Amino acid sequence: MTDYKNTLNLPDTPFPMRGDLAKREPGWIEQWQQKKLYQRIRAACAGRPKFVLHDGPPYANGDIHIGHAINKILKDIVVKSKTLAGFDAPYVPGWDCHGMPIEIQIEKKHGKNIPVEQTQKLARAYADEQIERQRKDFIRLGVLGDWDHPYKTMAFRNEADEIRVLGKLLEKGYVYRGLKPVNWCFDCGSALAEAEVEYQDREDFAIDVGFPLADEDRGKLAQAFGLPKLPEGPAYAVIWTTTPWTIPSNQALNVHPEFDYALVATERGTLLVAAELSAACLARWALQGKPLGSSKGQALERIRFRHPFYDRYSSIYPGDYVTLDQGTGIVHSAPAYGVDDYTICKRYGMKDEEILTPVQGDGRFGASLEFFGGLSIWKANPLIVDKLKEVGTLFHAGKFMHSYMHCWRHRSPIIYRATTQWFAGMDRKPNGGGPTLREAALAAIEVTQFFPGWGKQRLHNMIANRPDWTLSRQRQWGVPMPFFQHKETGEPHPRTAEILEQVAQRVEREGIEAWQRVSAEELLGTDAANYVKSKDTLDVWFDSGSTHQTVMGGPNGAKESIGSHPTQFPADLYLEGSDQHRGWFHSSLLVSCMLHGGAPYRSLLTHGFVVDGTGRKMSKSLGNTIVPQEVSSKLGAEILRLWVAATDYSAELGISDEILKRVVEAYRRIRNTLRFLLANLADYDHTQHALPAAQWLEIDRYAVAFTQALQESVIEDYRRYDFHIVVQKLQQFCSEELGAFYLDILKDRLYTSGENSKARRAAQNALHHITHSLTRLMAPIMSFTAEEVWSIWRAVPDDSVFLHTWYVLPEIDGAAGLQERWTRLRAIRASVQKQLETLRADGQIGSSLAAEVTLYANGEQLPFLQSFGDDLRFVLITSQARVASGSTPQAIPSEVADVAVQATPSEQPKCVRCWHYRADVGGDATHPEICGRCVANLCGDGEPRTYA
RNA sequence: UUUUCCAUGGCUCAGUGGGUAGAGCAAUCGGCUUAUAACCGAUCGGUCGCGGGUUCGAAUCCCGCUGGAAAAGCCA
Repeated sequence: MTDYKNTLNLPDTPFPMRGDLAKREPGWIEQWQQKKLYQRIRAACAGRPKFVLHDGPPYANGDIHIGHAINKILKDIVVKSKTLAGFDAPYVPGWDCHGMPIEIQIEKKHGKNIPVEQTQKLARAYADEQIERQRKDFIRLGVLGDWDHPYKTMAFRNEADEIRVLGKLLEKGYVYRGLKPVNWCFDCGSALAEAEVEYQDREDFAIDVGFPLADEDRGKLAQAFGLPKLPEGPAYAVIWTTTPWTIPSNQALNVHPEFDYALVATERGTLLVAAELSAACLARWALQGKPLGSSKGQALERIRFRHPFYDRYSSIYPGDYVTLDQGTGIVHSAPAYGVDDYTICKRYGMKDEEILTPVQGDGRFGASLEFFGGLSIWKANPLIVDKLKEVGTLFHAGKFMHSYMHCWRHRSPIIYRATTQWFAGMDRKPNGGGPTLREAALAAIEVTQFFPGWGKQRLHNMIANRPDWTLSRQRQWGVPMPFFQHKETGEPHPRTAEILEQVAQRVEREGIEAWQRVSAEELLGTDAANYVKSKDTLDVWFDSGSTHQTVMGGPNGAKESIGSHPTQFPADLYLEGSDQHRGWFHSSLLVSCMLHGGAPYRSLLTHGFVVDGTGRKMSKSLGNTIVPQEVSSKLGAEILRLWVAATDYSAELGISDEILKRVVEAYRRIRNTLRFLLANLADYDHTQHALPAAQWLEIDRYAVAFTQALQESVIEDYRRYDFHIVVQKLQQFCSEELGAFYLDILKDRLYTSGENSKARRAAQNALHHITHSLTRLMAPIMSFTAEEVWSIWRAVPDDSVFLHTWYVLPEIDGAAGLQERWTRLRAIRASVQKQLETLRADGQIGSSLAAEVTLYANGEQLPFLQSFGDDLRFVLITSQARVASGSTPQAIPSEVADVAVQATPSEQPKCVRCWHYRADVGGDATHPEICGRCVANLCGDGEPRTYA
């Protein structure tokens, strides 16, 4: 028996079936870096229309987690797909470097009381280390970008420009000074962040204090309770508090607008308390009471009481925060020392300058405070209780154990304290008129495009409801607000604008450390004695929120010093996790609106967070975390990329071992399809073997036509950032269109026709185009694999798929007709396969080539099927396919109207070469084992083929 | 608690202006041994989170509930 196997043109390729991704990816990355691929892409794209994705800077602390990976991979897919689509799409990664988490790291490592400049120096070095670690991991994901020239918010130039931005905003009139309650530690002499607050048990006084009703408002109170008049004698609103030291700062009383309040007659006078608590209160005060009436809290609005020992009013301001857990249902309000107190008093129109702030930064009352001046608040506590007793308004005093805020450094109790801060006003009219910041920002949202659409609503709500932006922080590792404030008035120095620029210049040379080194005398001369140098820093959100100016250069165009590439303003896209509606999307919008009156981006894309397979968020305590480094080293970054792309990022992204397993399977399917394509193109040289499409077989034209349709729709999906649809389509394309249909049918022709026959070259010609199209379509997602494919056929040594654009497939005449015609045939083919399956199940055939079919067709199906001639059997992959009119009892009606299928095992001998069962096997005496067409393909002119 | 969003077969996703659900993968069974730790075929599988309502008719519109995610920090 002659071995005909080596007369076949079997597939051959160095492209391995297994990707071995984890091991081989680092090699590709190294090549990209060595050959300066990113720079070469920039050169190749020069002059094209720009697409600028401005990178939202990750925080330079900690190794990257899966959320970082998602974000960077999505950005990479966007940038690469825009590049393939013919844009010049630079990507300059950035890092956010200032801020408390780093400050805390430094404190943990080096102790808690180091000088500011030292902290800054250490923080700077620490941030650089972190950036290095993160950069390595980001690069490992296959993300292409200018990794050698990233932007950092701690770059001197960036720090300096940020001070300049601040100066601009001040000049434009958006920035003002005002009060705000913050967590305050007397030992630190500074505000604390939530992360620096610890809770410990502490015993305090718990006192009930009566606020006497103002004589002028006796009528009003009576009226609120529907009484003609109040009983004779004093009347009190009784409050309960655990902080007697706040009593001197009391300026209001809060009740809940919805609660019922009772007026109770007792031997100590008429008392106002919450109805629900009155019994408990009377018991505590050892009083008998007679209810006089009841009223909603809202009705008590603005009724005036008097401070127990100072000569001033304290009015009732209803507020939702009041509860009935403890106390009397009436809360005393010291706006300088409580957040709720502050907001309610402000809501009732209290001005900052009216708010009493007797407690100084060191915890002592100011000297001018009557009775308690100069005392620390803790020392004053019992004296205040005594004073209340003395004036006769103390109803009860006890001790109370509760969990109280303490400083994590000093373990000492801390308080809320209203301090002077700098704000960006949402509703101020800027100098020179124009819309307020809120108006400008809301208008900017209207003209921004959101992916997905709901982001618009979300950002809108936040901007519409947010309070003024507190710009100042009492922190060390941050960009200074280099102000000098007058010792008496607190007003900034009249030459502030000029001073800011002087400081900016120094910071540009020496970094923010320069502000520590500069003295008031240097900048103010003889004025220095009257001014205090501010220790405030800018909110870190201001750092990243102004990168459109400090990095991108704003509307006046690019600067080369930080970003290494020219850019444009506004950016085409900001792409971040959904939390950034409150974060970077938000802060960038505000800064840009103040600076330029509009958003710094044309569109926003947002993605959800990672959750595990059951939809729960990842946490170390749940033990359901998956880290990108591990996926990269076990399965390959390509798998992570494919997972990101395949998942609908508009909601949460689920990941688990099973999900990754499915992704690996999908990957293998696509990879093997590519392998088959490459293997069958091994001997094809497009420059020599290409044929005009008119000379191909019909199925080849159809294949290129459906590839064209796929390509168009995928390009559109990329344009809409619907990457999971892209993956879905690519996978289905490989499985259905190619694997189960075109390639399956093509095997016979590729393997058995003459190597250089027109029939075979036509097939390869089509495959060549399909492979080009497919490789580029997958490249933004499966970058490593696409590059691997590219390396096999690239002519130029340093070529890369990323130096090209979407493939231009040849025009196929009558593509629409072909699609329609073959879709129809494929439906019939499917029903044939069902028939073959029953034969197979019956043991009558194995391979479909062991069968012959007759299709009984009526109506227009008859000429339709006949139109494929003898090639129909190749489409059906049977050894014989006849078309007949009418019907026969043996034929089974198919799912297609007017077509019945009769399938039988072939009785012909099997050709050992092509495996078809044909009557003409042995027709040539010199080749007794093979069929006629094999003889023709081997020795003659080759078989004629027209359709498939 | 408030705001925004999500919930379709084991997994990932489709489902167009409402007309009683589709695909790929997996699973099961079978075939091939010329893509071979690959490939082909067939089969199985969903009361579209739950409960109401609108409608002749709802996965699709409305309300409520449950579960989940993000935000409401001198956290990024």
